[in-house]
Amino acid sequence: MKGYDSSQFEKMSVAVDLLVFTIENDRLKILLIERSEDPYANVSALPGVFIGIKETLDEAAKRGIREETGLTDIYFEQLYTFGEVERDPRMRIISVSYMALVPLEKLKFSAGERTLSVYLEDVEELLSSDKKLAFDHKEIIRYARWRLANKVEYTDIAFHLVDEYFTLSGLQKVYEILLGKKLYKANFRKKISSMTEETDLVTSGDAHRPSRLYRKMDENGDSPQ
Amino acid sequence: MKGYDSSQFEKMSVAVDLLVFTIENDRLKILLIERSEDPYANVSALPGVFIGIKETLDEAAKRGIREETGLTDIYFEQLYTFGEVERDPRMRIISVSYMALVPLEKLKFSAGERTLSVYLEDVEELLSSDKKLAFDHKEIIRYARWRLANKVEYTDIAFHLVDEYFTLSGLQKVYEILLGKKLYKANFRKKISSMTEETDLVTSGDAHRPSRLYRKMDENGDSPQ
DNA sequence: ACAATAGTGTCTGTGAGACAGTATCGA
DNA sequence: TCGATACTGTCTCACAGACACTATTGT
Repeated sequence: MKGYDSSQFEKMSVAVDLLVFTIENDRLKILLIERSEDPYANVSALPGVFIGIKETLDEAAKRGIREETGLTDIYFEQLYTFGEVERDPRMRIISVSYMALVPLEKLKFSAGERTLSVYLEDVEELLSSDKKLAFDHKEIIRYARWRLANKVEYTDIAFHLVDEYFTLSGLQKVYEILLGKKLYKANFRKKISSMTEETDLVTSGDAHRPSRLYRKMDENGDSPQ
Repeated sequence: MKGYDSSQFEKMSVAVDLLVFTIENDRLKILLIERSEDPYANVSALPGVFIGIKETLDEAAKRGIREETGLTDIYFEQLYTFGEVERDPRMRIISVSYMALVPLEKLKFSAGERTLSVYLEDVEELLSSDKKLAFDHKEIIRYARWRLANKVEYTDIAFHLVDEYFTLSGLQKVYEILLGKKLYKANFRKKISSMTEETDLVTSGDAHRPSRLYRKMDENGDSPQ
């Protein structure tokens, strides 16, 4: 191999872009910011941070999430690394994207320093509209949306979008939103029964029969070892 | 968000590490090089290249594959991006790993400039031994091995490890190697019948009944859109 | 009583798993 | 004929899909 003598290759900036998903009003939402500075001033974008020279990728992602939402313990995973040459008009920037999932109840956020506002955007609306986002961020979101729909079928990521205690109907709704189709109640319950644990709590106050609350049970194998 | 003002962050090198898998003698093999220079002189490592400032990640991967194997049209996909701070003793290097699959018949390789030798290593032996590889390359291989076993179950990647014309027994063997277990012939054939197309070619010369040759049929949806 | 949602029973079809059988080559 | 591998038929069982039914709350 010819590599590893880096002197002949210029260095470049590496950033982490964050895709923070949540569910609000039975819709999949993503956390976006409105940029206050050029390039793309006043345009919506994914939140992101540059990677510190003494910082791992995961640490940078964690820092970005904390800066944007104040949260330190939410689920996130690396999504994909984007490296088109012209994706940033200023300079060459490699973007390592991370996807985070958080139930709305935990999600708080506030505008950062170089940001006009932070808000939740409806993902399906965004992707089907012709609204422009900064950089290649719309394509990144499209990829994440696709991966989310995929992973919900063979992992337990959907649980990260509901609270610790949840109703089966609520969990089913999350699956339906991510999959983009209705599911049969009885079948869904059979399918996820091995991953859930009944508690002795129930909802109350609604004008109908109360729901039993469940919690997640064992872990699912979605990573090596 | 606080990012995107890169002046306060140092730049770093970004490399592509290549995991070229093939099957030889009914075993999963990976292409390794023996390094001729420090760090890790005389130690085995994954082939890799630094990313040129005017080069996308996919282009860099393609270039690396061509430099190492001479091949230009083999299947590859981005695997994961590794960014531990101390993974390279010299400097901060972010590694974007790419996984390539190629049938042995197509695979030719020759030692590059800063390389002592290029060879195929048995993956299972490597991972279960205490043999040391350069940098974090052994962990990268372990991750790729896990992903390969996963993806073979819900994608058609296994087809990239056989020639254009293949026998169903040969394809089944590839599945068995990737999955690490024996499969039932009849069941396997039912499962992949929708992805394969019968040809009117057969093997000959073996001391047993000839096999019909098949080819891959339609495409499987493993990417967005 | 009624509206509304929670929750269950069960039939059907599909597909994986398991195994036994038949087919066709070279030697 | 025999060894070896190719290839097929079919039983069983688990599970997804589909639908109908019962249960329990607030108003």
